[in-house]
Amino acid sequence: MSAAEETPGGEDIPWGEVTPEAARRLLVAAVDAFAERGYHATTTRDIAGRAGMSPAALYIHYKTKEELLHRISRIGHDKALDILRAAADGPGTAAERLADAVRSFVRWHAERHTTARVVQYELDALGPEHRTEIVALRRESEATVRRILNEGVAAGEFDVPDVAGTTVAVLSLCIDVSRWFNTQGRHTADEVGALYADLVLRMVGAQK
Amino acid sequence: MSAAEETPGGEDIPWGEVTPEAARRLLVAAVDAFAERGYHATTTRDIAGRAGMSPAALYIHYKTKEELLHRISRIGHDKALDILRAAADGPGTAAERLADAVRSFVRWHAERHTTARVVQYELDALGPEHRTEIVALRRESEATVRRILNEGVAAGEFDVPDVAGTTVAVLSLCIDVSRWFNTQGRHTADEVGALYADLVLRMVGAQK
DNA sequence: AACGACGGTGAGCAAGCGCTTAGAGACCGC
DNA sequence: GCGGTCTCTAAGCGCTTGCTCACCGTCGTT
Repeated sequence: MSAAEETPGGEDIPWGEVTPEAARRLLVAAVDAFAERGYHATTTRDIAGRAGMSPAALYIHYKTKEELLHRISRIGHDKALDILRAAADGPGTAAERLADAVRSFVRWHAERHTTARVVQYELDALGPEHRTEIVALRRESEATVRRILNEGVAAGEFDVPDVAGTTVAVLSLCIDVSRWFNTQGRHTADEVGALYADLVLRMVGAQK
Repeated sequence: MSAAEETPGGEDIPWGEVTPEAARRLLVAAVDAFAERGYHATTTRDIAGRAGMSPAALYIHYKTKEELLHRISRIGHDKALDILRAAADGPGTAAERLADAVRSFVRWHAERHTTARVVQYELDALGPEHRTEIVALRRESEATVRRILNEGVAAGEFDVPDVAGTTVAVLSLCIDVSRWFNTQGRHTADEVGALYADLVLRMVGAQK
């Protein structure tokens, strides 16, 4: 799926799959700018400036400003979906897998909240065909969470009157972390992940 | 506080407090446009056009485009805070008041999701001093919800290890309804309100 | 040494932006 | 009937936007 570059040690480097280096620098600059001011309020001059380049340099590596957003959005959604699937397909009871999914998904939205903010909240700035492509990935994420809930209900682990509605609520809760999370805030990313995993288990009525 | 116009029957008219009528038409047009494309992607020509007026007409009633956003944001936040306070100060146990708060707060975010989307997600587009004013109102909302949680814990109704964190989660969950809710969707605003009230009661460990 | 390929720049174009200004028409008290 | 006020428009100003183009330095290859 998404082939993020990894060091021999296994530690993964964000945006490692974007080459050459100048293209990556531009993309990282764009993520920062989009997260800070939003796609439409960000100028191509701002992006190029943050990357230490002239405005024209952007167009050597990307056809349009929208293509930059699409690349960010695509890679981010792939990563998010990987995280959910890894947890869903992992070992353990439905409750354990749900807690794992929420914990890692939330941790990603907190640690990488700059990226996540762009990925989750700038969807409408994409062009129509790129938008449909990304919406399809989001439906996959939703299906993955719903699958865990259904399995938990079937196994008698969960008490969930409305699986579809609860799926939306769980994902919404996790995604919105990227909006309010602040590195200087009260909680660390790990703490929020643990708190949210607990809250979600309560939402589905999993006895602990 | 916020003095929304009401008919003799008591039914409240959205934006009834905005006069004259041309100013209200412009404001409603702005809400629609901001919700659809975002503040920065919306042009003053678009707003005026939707209101059936020339671009210049906007500046008779509002000094700048940002002032329009501020008026929308201010009125919306006042309304949201009213809703939370009405529930928090109402009769009943902490659990009943929390369920009431979530139900009505969510219903507002679903029914008026166009308005709510602008109010909740275009905060960063405000100028610095308007932003601080609005942030203060949001802190009030947070304090109101936290108060209910604290009272529930004190009364032994709730089991909440992390009141501050759970407060953020509850508000985040409710607010994000305005992002995904769709009038053509699976659920009505009432249904989402009821579902979310139930989910939140589970989150705080209220025995039913 | 000469070469093309590649990645970069400085200058600038056409279009669209927020906002202003001069003036037109409708309505008011007198 | 007339001046004053209020609401609105047509035109357009100054500036910024996304993006292009002619050109240039630095390579590895011959």
